[in-house]
Amino acid sequence: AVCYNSVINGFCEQGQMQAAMQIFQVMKDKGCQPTSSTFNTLIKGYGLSGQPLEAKQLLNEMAKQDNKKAKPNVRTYNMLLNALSRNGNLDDALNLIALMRADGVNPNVVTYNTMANAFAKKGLTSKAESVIREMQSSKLRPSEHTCGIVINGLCEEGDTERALALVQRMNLQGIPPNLVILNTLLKGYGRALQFHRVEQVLEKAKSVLQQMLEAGISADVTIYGILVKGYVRAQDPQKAESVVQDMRGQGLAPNVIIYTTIISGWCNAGRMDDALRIYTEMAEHHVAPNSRTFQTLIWGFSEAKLPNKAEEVLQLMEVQRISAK
RNA sequence: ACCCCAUAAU
Repeated sequence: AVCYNSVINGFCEQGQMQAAMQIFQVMKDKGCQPTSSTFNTLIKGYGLSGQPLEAKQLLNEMAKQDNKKAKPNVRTYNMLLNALSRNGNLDDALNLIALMRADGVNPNVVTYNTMANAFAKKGLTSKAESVIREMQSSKLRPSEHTCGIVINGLCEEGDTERALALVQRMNLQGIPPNLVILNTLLKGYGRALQFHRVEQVLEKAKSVLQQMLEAGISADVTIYGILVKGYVRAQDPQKAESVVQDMRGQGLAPNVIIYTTIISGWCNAGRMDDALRIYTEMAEHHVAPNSRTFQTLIWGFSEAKLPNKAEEVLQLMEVQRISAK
């Protein structure tokens, strides 16, 4: 079952729900009982591909059958909550809380975080805050994720002052900001055009990464992507490239997103020769560009008043059979 | 480490 679950999960993350459901069928045909994780993964998949109704349907299916290993658990509800609120149905999402309680499943920190995030993303800050208060009154302690959600909400509103204040408060309570939180701040300052602060926060982010590595916690590609983006935001593509060197030193290979981020950095600087240099570098490392990579290049060339070059890229896309949307 | 929440590319 574990093997089937990972295969299913793979398809779900690619948005290939029909394939995922096929495997699900095969596993049942072969007499292999699905577990809660199987259903959970599928629910997540439907959420990601914008099919909340199918996700709900799966919960019903779980409730109907009486395999003890495939009962809905907290994660099931959390994922469904996420799927529903992501796809616009907040009311359904809220009803789910009552449903889960009736089913004898208690909301946990993730449940509240998911709800608070749903509200915050809709700009309903006060609702998000009341969710957090509710969480505290159920004797659950807000986690780093909770803080991240609130900080993100504040930054989106342009209130970088309160966001920073919250980070400092966490610090006083012995919770130093992690890279995600620092990047959230970076983003906030970037959009508020406070570049002097961007620099400061970047320095901090680098030292956090350093500490992580020293503590034997390995960084992943995403973490480096965050740093790369930080430098691009600080209009320093040179430094962004040096981050790539660092990650190679850790035995990690940059992905499309990272290359595209750096390309966008050079495009912003009007340095199209450097943008192209990165483009060829990624080919040398066998990382395939995607439509966003090309969009970035095209944007860069038009911005640099080189429309004929932009058109060349467009043709290149056709050769590579990437649809130009 | 089979599955859940904040932050990465136009």
